[in-house]
Amino acid sequence: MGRAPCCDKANVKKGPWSPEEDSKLKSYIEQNGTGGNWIALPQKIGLRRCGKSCRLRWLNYLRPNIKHGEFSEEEDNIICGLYISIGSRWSIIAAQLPGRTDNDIKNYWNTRLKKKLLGKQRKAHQPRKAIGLKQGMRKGIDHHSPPVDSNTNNQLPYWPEIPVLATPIVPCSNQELQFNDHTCIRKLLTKLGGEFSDDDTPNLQYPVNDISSTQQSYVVPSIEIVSSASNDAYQLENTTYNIDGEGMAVSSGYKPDYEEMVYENLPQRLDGLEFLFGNMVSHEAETNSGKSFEWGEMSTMSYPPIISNYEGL
DNA sequence: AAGGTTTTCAACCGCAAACGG
DNA sequence: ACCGTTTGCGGTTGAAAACCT
Repeated sequence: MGRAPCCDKANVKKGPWSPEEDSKLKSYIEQNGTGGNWIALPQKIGLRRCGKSCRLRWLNYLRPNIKHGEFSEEEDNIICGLYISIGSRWSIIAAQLPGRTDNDIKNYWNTRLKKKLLGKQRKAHQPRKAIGLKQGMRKGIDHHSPPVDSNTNNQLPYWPEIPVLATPIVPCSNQELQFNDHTCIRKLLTKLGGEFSDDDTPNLQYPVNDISSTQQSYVVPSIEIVSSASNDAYQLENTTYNIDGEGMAVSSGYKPDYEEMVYENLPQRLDGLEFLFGNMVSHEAETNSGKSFEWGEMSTMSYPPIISNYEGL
């Protein structure tokens, strides 16, 4: 016995949305809201679409203040930092980037940011054309562009339900560690899709004990991420991220006591990036004393400095 | 210019969590 | 507590655009 389908597959339209469908959905929701039932919504407004499809279309494109187009360096840094800490939990990452959707961020990570970190993206490392413009032309999305602040040309904020970082990520000076263990770096880059032979180590493109003056670093002193949907709360303790076009580095000064809590309660997906954090834990003494930690032995597997706070629920 | 390849991203799929009776 | 329904999420797919040869 399979699960009942969410809609009559034979009677729903699939594929790209037409401008007519978009305007129907948009005007209805703007006037009446979703009615608390996406499944019933398409029937109400005479759309031959699955409720899930309507929801996705609204959330990703029709909703006000969706930001399309190029990601800024700061956004890159936030995405990378959070990915390192919590893995591919795109909805949580998206919550830190007003105007960006989880789908957008996921696509951006998979197609571009990952490659950027690997340092093997197209030479130009630029979109072939302005992405937003291109997509707008292709799909007619620009008709639904969010309101724009006429002074700044920026979109107006509209994320009332989205949780925000308790502590913003702030730039800081950095004299801390890098990924200075080749094995670890290899694993990361392999995970990200790189291929290596035993001989190619010298060609790897990542910073090793060398931070260029142009590199920016960010420290997350104590971030609390609260997912409104699940009431999950995560805390990232004093984690510093250094990310530029060629690679990234992480340092962490979390407290040893958290390890047990993390082990017991951590629900998030790490997507195979656990290895990144094993040494953070095993070398906690160094990190707590403010020294760079070594990425030597990988004997202790643990989890990143994130706290899942279920106790208060 | 044409054809092939790569890249991008909107949309779909299926699973798990949340919700409500 | 149970069960059916709905929602939310992340992975994957495929069409179209961009790029390469």
